[in-house]
Amino acid sequence: METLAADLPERLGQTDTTASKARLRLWLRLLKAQKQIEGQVREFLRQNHDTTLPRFDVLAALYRTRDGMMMGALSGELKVSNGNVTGIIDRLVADDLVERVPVEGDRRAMKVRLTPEGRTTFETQAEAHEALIDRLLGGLGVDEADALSAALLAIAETAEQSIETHSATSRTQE
Amino acid sequence: METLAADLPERLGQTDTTASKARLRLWLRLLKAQKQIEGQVREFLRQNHDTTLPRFDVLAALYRTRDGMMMGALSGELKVSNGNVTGIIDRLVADDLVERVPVEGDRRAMKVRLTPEGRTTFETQAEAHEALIDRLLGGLGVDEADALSAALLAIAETAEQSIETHSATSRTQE
DNA sequence: CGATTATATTTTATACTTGAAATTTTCATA
DNA sequence: TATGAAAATTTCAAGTATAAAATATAATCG
Repeated sequence: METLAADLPERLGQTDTTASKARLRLWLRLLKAQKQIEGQVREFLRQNHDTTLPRFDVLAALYRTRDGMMMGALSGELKVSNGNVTGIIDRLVADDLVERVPVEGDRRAMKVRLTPEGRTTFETQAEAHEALIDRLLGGLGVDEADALSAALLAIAETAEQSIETHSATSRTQE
Repeated sequence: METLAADLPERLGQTDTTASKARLRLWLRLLKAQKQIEGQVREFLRQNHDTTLPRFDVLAALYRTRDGMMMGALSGELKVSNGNVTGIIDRLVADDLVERVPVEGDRRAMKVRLTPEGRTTFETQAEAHEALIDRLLGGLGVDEADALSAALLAIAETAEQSIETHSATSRTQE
């Protein structure tokens, strides 16, 4: 898993410098660590709280607002597609954890917010979730965790910006 | 997304120390960076190569073997469920990129391996993929990338080991 | 040998995910 | 005030993902 495309024959590796390999390795390690942790969080939520990660993520986002969020804002916050959020909300509504409320002044829009039951349910789950993460990352001190957080934030921002950069250069050479 | 459970009311935060918050923040940043990069890889594969990330991952794993892998090994390598791999392989076989071959001496088992077309297809994709990652992580030098890689490897290993640790202690809880 | 257990894979049911199309409503503006 | 563009959401088709059940074969052991 560590190597992936890194061990392609030389003739193919036109971008294949030491730096390129180091970056590819970093991406694969990032992916591996994320999958490892996410898998355990998923299993924990399923076995101990009879729920799923996407559901938990939605509850977490709604918990941070007092009077609900519009569907579009929720979709943007979680970085998932509109239709995806619709389906998850449908199921949370069926379980009485979330309710849809019309937005006055815009009949296209819908706000969603936690029910009281949804609030208490999430609070229980969130406490257990934080303890789990604390255990999974237990070996890290505050300074180390903060340093890594900063580095990952920079990576995310670089990757995000490289969208426009690339679509700009592919359209017109500036 | 940065805060999630970190801003729960104090009364709920029994594990809520500075370290716990730092670790939770690290996890959320890790997730964000991963999603950011993965989203771009996915879009790139779809638009430029008419394929998907799971398909690419399977081809990558098979490319590293000469005479194919058994389904179970593939599933283990990619850390996805058996049934999931079955479905992806079905589609790759339909596209003539992969072929199933019986395993002599064990009629339960099936090996899968790249067809010649699968090999060349993957080589093209892999070269472009490496260049994309290089661009997405472009801001990083070799030393920085290597340092982060090492830290992420340690995190993945810690999280992996904490499975057994917990099942031992969970007896005393509750 | 025959019964049980273990292994390898597929099938099934359900949920998640995306991109694109469809629907409904709002907004700009001519 | 028409009307066409834009926006918010849902619907849709296809693919991805899981856990659990089913199937088929192999291995073990009495």
